[in-house]
Amino acid sequence: MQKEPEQHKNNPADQPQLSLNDQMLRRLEERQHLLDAGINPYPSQFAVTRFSSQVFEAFQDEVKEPVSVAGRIMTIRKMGKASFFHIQDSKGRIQIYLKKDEVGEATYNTFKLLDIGDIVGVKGYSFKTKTGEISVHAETLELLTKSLRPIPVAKEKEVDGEKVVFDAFSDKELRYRQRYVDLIVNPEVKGTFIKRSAIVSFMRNSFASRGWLEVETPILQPIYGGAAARPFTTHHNALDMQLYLRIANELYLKRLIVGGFDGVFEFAKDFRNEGIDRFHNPEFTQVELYVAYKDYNWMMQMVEELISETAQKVNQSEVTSFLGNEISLKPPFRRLSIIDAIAEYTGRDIRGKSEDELRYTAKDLGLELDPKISSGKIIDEIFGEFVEPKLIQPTFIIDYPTEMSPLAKEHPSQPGIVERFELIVGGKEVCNSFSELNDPVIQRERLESQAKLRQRGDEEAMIVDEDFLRAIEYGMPPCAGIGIGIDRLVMLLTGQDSIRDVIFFPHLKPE
RNA sequence: GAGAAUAUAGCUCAGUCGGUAGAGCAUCUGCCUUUUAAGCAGAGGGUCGAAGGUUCGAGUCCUUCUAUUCUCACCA
Repeated sequence: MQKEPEQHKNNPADQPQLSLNDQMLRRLEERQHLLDAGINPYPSQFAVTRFSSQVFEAFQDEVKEPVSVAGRIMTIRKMGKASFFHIQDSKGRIQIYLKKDEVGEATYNTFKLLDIGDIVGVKGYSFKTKTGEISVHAETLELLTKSLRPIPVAKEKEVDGEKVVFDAFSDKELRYRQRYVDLIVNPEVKGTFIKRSAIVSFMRNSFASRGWLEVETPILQPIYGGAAARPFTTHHNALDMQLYLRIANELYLKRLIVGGFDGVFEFAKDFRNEGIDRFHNPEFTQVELYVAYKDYNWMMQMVEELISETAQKVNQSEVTSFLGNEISLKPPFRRLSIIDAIAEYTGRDIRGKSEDELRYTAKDLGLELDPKISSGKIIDEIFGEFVEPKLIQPTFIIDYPTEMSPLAKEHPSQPGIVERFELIVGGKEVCNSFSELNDPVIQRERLESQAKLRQRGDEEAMIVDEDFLRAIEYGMPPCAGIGIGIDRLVMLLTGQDSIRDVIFFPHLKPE
């Protein structure tokens, strides 16, 4: 028997219909005219010899360098029997000069049918116009792709050396929904994503060059773990079983450390079924790294150097602007225990305090707490409310309560405290790291107490993963692990204030 | 989850006290062979986010809904 498909909000049959406006109808007609005239509006290839930027770089006065360029028409200025237009390729824009006398009547007439948004190939030679703009004098012009939808036209003008954009394509919803248009029309958007790619490449190369292995671990997991978050669930039909999209890959990477690798890392898409705002997207990227025989102190030094080097590499500077603050990424970053941080920013010494005393302190500070939460969470609440937002310059907050960190190793000299740090920049967490707990007996106790929290209704508490426990029962060497939020790191290094501006296709509700 | 704001032409935006829908750019027609927010003359283009309601009459007032943005809450 066929099951009736469940009706969801995003039933694909409910997609908006193609609606034709006058401009689209006209472009469709032009496409047909071109076909009727024997001109293929979608040829297969074009021999490009130069990017726009290369034409500028190679330009010499009095030298007519032959070039072949291609790109999307962004502006057109027709002046009867001669025309100027700009095309945009992956490197920028270049002006083309087209003269009827030289390209012939047929080509010039074809040109007159072209629209802003069409993609063309031009062969010709470089020259400089009367007004001094390096341009391409066209000898041939070929339509490479007919565009059927009008792109938003933003006009630019230079005023006192500064570029002023008129009527910019600025509707955020449209920009996110139609990122392809955003990328065409707002060139700085491309810059952010090029930088994102450079950041990831640099980090990947940096890890690989130290001999660590880039690996891939399951996204579909029968038991999720490694973080405290609610998961997305899905279903495998053939196995008829529930699966979860990973919230972290920590437990799998540690299995690989058990297996004998000294260092493993994965740039991982993780999925958390939680709220969406400018710091949270339901799917986000995190690089997790585990290195055997190291501890969290080593990791702190590694990551501050890494972030500083990455900044130098992509920005040529250790200073960046983030959420309205100028931030220096010059190491070493300040190190402050969570207890000391709370003392510094609230004036309360919570060292060695009982749960009731902590609850009193929190209440005294004006915090309203869920009566179910215990010491570790209370400390976390106080920290999150009164300290974290004030940590603008990079700060390692270290030595967290054990209760908040079920996968971290206990501090040898401080009971109730684990060897853990978070890196806070601009008031936001960028990294989370600890010396990994490798005593299988204690790890089991910790996970079982998580399971109890879960039974009490904490949906984010972890699940006992027997296979993970089995793995570390074979023996996992001492090990330091870290998760670095790539989206937030990119925000930090590109000065973007919203995660949506560093993710090509941020999650939006269906149109 | 709560609050606020926004939604009008392809894009960016006006639209007053409720009285027949406006501009710039884009598009179309004509002129223009070094322009660059090209220019000049003319034209077309709208289910005013959706559904109800009030009214002789609603882009405008009311209700509900939808989406987005911002703030707050949540987010190891």
